Amino acid sequence: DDVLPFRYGAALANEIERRWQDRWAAEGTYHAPNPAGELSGGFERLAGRPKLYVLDMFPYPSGVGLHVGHPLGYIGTDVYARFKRMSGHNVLHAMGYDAFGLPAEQYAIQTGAHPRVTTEANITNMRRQFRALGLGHDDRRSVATTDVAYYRWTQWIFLQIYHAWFDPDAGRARPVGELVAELEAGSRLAVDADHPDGRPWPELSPAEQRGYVDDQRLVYRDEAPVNWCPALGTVLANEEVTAEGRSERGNFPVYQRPLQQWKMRITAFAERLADDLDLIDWPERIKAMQRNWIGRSLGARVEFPLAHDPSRTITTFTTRPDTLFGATYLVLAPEHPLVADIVAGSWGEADPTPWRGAGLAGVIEGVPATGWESPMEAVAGYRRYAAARTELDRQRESRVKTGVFTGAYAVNPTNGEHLPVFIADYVLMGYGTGAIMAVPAHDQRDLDFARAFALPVVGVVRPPDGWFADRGLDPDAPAAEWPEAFTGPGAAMASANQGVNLDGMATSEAIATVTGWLASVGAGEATRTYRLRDWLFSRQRYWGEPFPIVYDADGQPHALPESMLPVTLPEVDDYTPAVVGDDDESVPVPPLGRAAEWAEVTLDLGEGPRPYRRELNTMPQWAGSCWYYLRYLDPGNDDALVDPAIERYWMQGPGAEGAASGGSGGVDLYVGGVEHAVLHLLYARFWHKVLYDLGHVSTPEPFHRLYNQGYILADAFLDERGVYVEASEVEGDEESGFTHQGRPVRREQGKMGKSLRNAVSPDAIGAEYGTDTLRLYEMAMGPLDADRPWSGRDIIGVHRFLQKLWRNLVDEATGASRVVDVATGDDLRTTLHRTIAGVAADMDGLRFNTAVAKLIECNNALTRSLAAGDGGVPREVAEALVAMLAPLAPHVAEELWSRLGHPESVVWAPFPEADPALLVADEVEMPVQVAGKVRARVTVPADAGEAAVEAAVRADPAVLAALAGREVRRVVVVPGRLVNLVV
RNA sequence: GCCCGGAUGAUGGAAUGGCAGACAUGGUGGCCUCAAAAGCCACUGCUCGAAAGGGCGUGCGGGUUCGAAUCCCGCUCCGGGCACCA
Repeated sequence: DDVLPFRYGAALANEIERRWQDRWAAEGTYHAPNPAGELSGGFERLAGRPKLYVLDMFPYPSGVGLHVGHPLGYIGTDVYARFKRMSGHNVLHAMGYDAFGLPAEQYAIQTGAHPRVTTEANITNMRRQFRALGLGHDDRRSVATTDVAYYRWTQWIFLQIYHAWFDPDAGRARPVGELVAELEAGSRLAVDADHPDGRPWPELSPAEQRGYVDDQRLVYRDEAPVNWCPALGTVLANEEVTAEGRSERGNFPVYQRPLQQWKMRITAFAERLADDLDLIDWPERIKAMQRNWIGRSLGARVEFPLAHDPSRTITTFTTRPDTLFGATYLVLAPEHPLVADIVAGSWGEADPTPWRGAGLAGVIEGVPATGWESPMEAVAGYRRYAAARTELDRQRESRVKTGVFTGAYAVNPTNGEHLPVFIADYVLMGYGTGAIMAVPAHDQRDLDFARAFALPVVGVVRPPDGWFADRGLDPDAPAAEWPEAFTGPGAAMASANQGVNLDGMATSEAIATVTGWLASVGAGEATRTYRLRDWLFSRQRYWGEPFPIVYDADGQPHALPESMLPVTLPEVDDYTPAVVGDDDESVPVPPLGRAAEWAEVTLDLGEGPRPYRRELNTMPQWAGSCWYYLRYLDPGNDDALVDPAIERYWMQGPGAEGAASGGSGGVDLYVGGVEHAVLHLLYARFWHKVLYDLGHVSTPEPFHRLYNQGYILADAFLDERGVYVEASEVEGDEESGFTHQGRPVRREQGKMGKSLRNAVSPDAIGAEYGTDTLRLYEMAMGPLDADRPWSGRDIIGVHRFLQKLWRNLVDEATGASRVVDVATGDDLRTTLHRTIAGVAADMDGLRFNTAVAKLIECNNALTRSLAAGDGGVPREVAEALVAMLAPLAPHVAEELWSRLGHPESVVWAPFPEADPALLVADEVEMPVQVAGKVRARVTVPADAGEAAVEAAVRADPAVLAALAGREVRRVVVVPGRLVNLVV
């Protein structure tokens, strides 16, 4: 480099990069103006442009900093944002920090350092790394969820949700004040008038009125079994617990414990959260995951009167009401509230011993070989057994069916048959009604249970003949002999009574018919149910948003008025969460309980100064990430979470991507990892819908288009013990074998990160090649949505490209420009304009890898043209190449742009436009296939008709040779592409 | 078990009904150099052949089509999601 002072190497690249980063910061190059308010400076200049909101899933500011896998999506959105800005959009692109959460708190527990101190240090470091990557964020809009000025509005939104209820008639959230007004006016009754306990509003006591309203709120307190994670010292939402019953973060065991916790009524929005997926442009797999998680299923509620007390019924949910005539028993979830009421005093003489729990003698301690002595004991014993089992136990023993008989019978409403009522843990309290009608002939789980408990199997849907044949059965074999349940659709049979006859009907028709009959006799109705549960919203941790809630002397919660926001997080001397043993039934006290002076306050909430105790739980980390995309729009607003005019401008229109293509509005492009499919992305949609219903935002969905970037993978190495060793210290190669400190290690590939000890720092790559090379490499290595392995070997390729392009434009010895003001040669000009068209289309479609390839090809064409002695580099080619490079490698592009004589930044330069006349050639070379194989090429005028092409082909000597005298049976001419002669 | 992806040279990948392997890495040879690095040039799917040229080739087996990596049917393997959800 000392011989060639202007060669584009690491030293020069780093100097250029630092210089331009300083200038961008000084000039506010990436500031996107708002239509109003304090950030509106410069808006008039851009007022005619369409808006574009490009968003990244913001990071948690981790202490170890970024590795090269982290910024893949950030670079992708940056390239896209820059391209769209050059293509005439007003582009909003900002970055914030999701800074509440466990790691800073764990670090604080270990070291005593305040989480705020470490968090701010980490944010500073991350900002430095983002700046060093050349990401063009509007840094005036950067927010951290831990900023008091930010979480004040998180608390404000909480209050909005708290003060709202879901009106099922309107299908939307409304202010609780409107509910109270309707109740007081008498236009709405406190409870269903048909209900035996139904009473009009004025007859309720103040406490009852309050209790009723609290039960309607979208935020409510619930005493129910929750996911308690002792290792984390907190409860967790269902979305944060894995299928194995462990915490999503840290993989610690999770136990079910009844605790009183705050919840959000996300289930009220299940229907809209599922339906509105059709409005948005998201990857099908993410939509599928959300649909699956919401778990809508259509069916019917069916009421079974108790045999000994027909005035009371067991309510079941089924998706197959057409099989009702085949129900032979009922099952309640063990914790179903009705169980205690219906359990019989003693066994019936004929009750088989398995019904009494004999089969559990070896499984549960203290069960006699002939089962429990009475239904009471059986139910109590089985409930204890079921409650003690973890998710993991259930998985391990999976399909083995257990349960006991309650001694009670219910009546099948179709035929009056008395059906024994069991409790069994294969029925879950949290789904449907927590009770099922069992139809063993047509449900495999019910059949397994029926076989274990000697219950009858009655077929009421006739399988097709092939079903019998496949199983070697006689087509007349009764259901009791079937080896498995028939769960498919078929013709109903043995399903008639005096009121309804399903026999012969197809399943769908039978479902509709029997559901109508059930409704007509008051024994049921069509309904739908969801797998989704309400969102458990409180955490027993320190580093989160405090609730704007206090409790009075009676323990009643009160929401604080807006004027008392923010409720700031107090100082504590110990951040350790409550340590409670796995079997300890005591209620854990969160760390905020140690801030006694903060917790005990005297406030005037309208009834004069009184003592209150603050809520000691904090909000989950998802709270702050539910709405940050709104705060970017208007980050300094102290009067509202976002100014409505600014919100409409960025979220609604006149952007091309949002409003035009589906009607959902929202962020035009949201890029992030797939791991938030049912966490952040579901919670944020829920909050957004509440805010929409209450009139605080103007679009029904927050994110119009979602895109999942892939992960960067890297080689990881394990020693003999199976422990990961530092990948950067491993020596050797595939053939000679890999070693670490002299000992052999084994290679595997995994997601780059701290845990696999295979992280590669962007700082190191930047120092070795420059940031532009790193950016370009990450974009060139494959499609943005694909996982791809990091290769230290391949990165040199894009570095060479930048070097070659630089060398074509700048004399490496003198620094003089090699650009001349001459007309571009025809061939080069055609190549250039095809490149422009291709690169623009690729960037628009986020296909940055092929865009880079096209730029390399174009530069190679320029190199060849120079080698052929074409004088200097025509200005047209140089300017277009630099402008096209600018979104990908902005620093070197700025430097070259400036050396081309432009005092203004290339960031705001228009993207080159292709001359359409140059995209169509005068002549085309068409391959000629004979019998499907390419045998010749003919060159014809581009506008030649089929007949002219055919004539040229038939006259071509190579074609004649390939035909070897064979007769041409058919000629296929694809104009401009290819000719196929069929022989 | 159900649902969703994926499989192309030594490697990352390109081509989404029309010339398979763009572009890049790696490799081989050459130029330059005292030498090395860098750079430049050429070649680089497999195979038969001295060459000209031929044959084969996009996980496997079928099909549709003048024509299939691409569409359809049936498999195999890999990855992801869900899973006693009535």
